[in-house]
Amino acid sequence: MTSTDTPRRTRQRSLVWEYLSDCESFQTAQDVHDGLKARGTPVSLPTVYRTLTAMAENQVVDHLLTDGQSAYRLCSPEHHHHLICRVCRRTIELTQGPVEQWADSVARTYGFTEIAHVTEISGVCPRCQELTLHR
Amino acid sequence: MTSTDTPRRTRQRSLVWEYLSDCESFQTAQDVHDGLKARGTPVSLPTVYRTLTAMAENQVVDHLLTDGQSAYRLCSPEHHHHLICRVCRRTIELTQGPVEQWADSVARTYGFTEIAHVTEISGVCPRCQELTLHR
DNA sequence: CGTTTCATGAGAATCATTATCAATTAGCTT
DNA sequence: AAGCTAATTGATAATGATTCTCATGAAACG
Repeated sequence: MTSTDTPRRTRQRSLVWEYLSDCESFQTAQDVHDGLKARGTPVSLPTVYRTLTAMAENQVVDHLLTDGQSAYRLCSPEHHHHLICRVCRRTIELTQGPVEQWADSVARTYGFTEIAHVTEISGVCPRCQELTLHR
Repeated sequence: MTSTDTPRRTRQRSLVWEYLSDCESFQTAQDVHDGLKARGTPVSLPTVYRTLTAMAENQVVDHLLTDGQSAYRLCSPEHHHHLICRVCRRTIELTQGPVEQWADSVARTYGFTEIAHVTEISGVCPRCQELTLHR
């Protein structure tokens, strides 16, 4: 029974991390891959996937399931809700809400344990509403 | 400017509908396809996909995005939240909650329109807790 | 610095979902 | 009841995201 894993500090992992730090909105693996290539510090697509998956498991990024593909975003553990514009993907973090309490009480009512919950609110942001009107 | 669509009543669509009526938990397209084949009333996979997609657009089924694939479940329009057991997939419908109001007020605050939201609460149900203990 | 082991990258493989298109059928119309 | 027409189906191929394979490269650590 020795240690199960020894995560190493590599150039690629740092690059992915740094890239996400500079992003406001959710990024797909492809986004990160393209972005890093554009910066002149390319990281292979499989490695981007591996890194993002690992970060999601370690709760370092939020994992958003959209229709076609997943997107990731650096996120502190306290923030777990987002208001997302379906047009431009701009994201606003919501730090307060009634969901936590509600989820807990509902789960307790039904005897569930190890509760987790996901709430995503989406809509069209003011900027995109204007753009739609003017074209 | 005539009518935009004329949905027809077909054997396949009825079969998919009936199949979902008999299910308690979320079903993937593959599940439905396999299940109907097992019943001796097969429906092709593309048609299952088409039907489920259409039903989701018409709000006839709830659409759940999981890691690998989507799952669907018949659902009345009023019910839009679920408590799901991560082990056995048993699902409990939640008819009341603070989320609707909260989502609206949050969206209004930020000027968003065409609001939609998704909330899924998951955990381990009592039955599966026992099973885990006893093995 | 040498060794060991984990990480990377190029490419192939997988898996869910969607597009193509000829053959079929539902819903009129007569 | 028979015919017409457009929507629907199913077999198949195509797409697109994600994962696997495996040879090469680079951390960690003595």
